[in-house]
Amino acid sequence: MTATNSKSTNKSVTTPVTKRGMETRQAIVRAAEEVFGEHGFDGASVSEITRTAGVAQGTFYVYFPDKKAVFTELVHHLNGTLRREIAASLDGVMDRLAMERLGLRAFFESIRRHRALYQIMREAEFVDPDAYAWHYETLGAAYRRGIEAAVADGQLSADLDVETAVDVLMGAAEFIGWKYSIRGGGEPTDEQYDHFLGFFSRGLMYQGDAT
Amino acid sequence: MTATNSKSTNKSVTTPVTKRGMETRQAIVRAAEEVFGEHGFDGASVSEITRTAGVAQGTFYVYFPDKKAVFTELVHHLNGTLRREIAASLDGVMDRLAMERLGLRAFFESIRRHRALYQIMREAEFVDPDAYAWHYETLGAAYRRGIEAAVADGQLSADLDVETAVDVLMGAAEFIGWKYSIRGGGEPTDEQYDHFLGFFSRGLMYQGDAT
DNA sequence: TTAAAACTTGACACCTGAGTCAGGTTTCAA
DNA sequence: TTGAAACCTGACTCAGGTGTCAAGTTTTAA
Repeated sequence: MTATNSKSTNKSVTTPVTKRGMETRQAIVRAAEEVFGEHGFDGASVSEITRTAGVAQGTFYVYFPDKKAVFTELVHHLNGTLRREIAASLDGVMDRLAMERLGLRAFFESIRRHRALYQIMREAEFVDPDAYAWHYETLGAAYRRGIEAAVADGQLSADLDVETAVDVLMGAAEFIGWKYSIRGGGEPTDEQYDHFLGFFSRGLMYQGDAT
Repeated sequence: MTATNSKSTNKSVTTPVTKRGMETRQAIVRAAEEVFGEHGFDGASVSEITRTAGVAQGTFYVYFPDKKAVFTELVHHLNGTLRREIAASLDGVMDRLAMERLGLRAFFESIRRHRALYQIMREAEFVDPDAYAWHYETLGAAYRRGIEAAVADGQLSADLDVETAVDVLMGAAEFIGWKYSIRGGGEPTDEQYDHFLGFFSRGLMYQGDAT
């Protein structure tokens, strides 16, 4: 008998133990990313996923209880990838404003590079709302730690409401990311980064120097 | 013969000309709002929509070429409702910060009151991406006019990049709206409005008075 | 009053896709 | 070498959904 996971229902799903099995499972996950990214959750059929992966229909159900399960796994996958890539871009930088700029840039690049995965995560709002919420909760928690550290060493005002700051920053990044990286297909110019950062740092009511 | 719309394909779809026909069409639209809101686009069946509306299956196809068409109509419907309700809340107010507060509040109330419609518009990202983009473009354009007016009469800095401001404000509002009104089911407290507005007006780098 | 226009019906033809299962193949340890 | 564990197969079942259509009912207007 192979290892068996029972996840609430007792559908018999196995975890691969050999290299061969692991590769097959991987192939299915990768194919699912591609097919979901192309057709969306309902537009994608398990048969197209397995055809793309080069395995038979039934093999899918050896490793996953149903179509939704791979989908959810891909949401978790994106979450890890995104956090890893953003964290890497911030490595060794201490200035908070510089970190915002680098993080924003890494975020945009990441969702462009993993466009299919990012779309899957967005669609999770309707396919698996808990996974969707979890994504923003974990991402927000990481962001919050960064902001809190900056408050702690005096770079940001102690008056700042950290939760609100995170919500605004994350919400704005998502919207701008959708607009430029997903809808537009390009990336913001350096000038636009200046505008974003300017807004984040000074806000709306700033009375600047008239030139 | 009744009036016939041909929309790219020449599927014969009619526009009601009598009061009776208009009421039937309305009943279908309202039922669609309810059923889509409950089950999402793919989870909703035309037969459940017509059952809810109290008409026969075939009647649906008298007024709409397919399931997607009602869905798109509902996105347009939300757009109008949202803009109307936000605009109404701003009537006669001239102070920009006050307008932001009132607009934000009207927005949150609106998506809570029309929750199903709002969810439909969000799902349009995957069902009808053009309708989704159109929604944010028109909403953004209206927002932009408000910001520009405030810049014009000196309430906001001439240095402000208006497009960025709109993107940030709208993105943040969407995220916060999702978090509180949709996910959380409640509404932000007065204190939270203060935090939001504080962030919008002063930004991240404000060095406030330590108390 | 009456016939044409407008509207409505619901059974049904047709299709698609998720998930199953009994049986086959490959791998590996002893 | 061999048999048991792991892995893989793909035809098939079954539920359900879309869009159609020929025939009925109601309304309108002359």
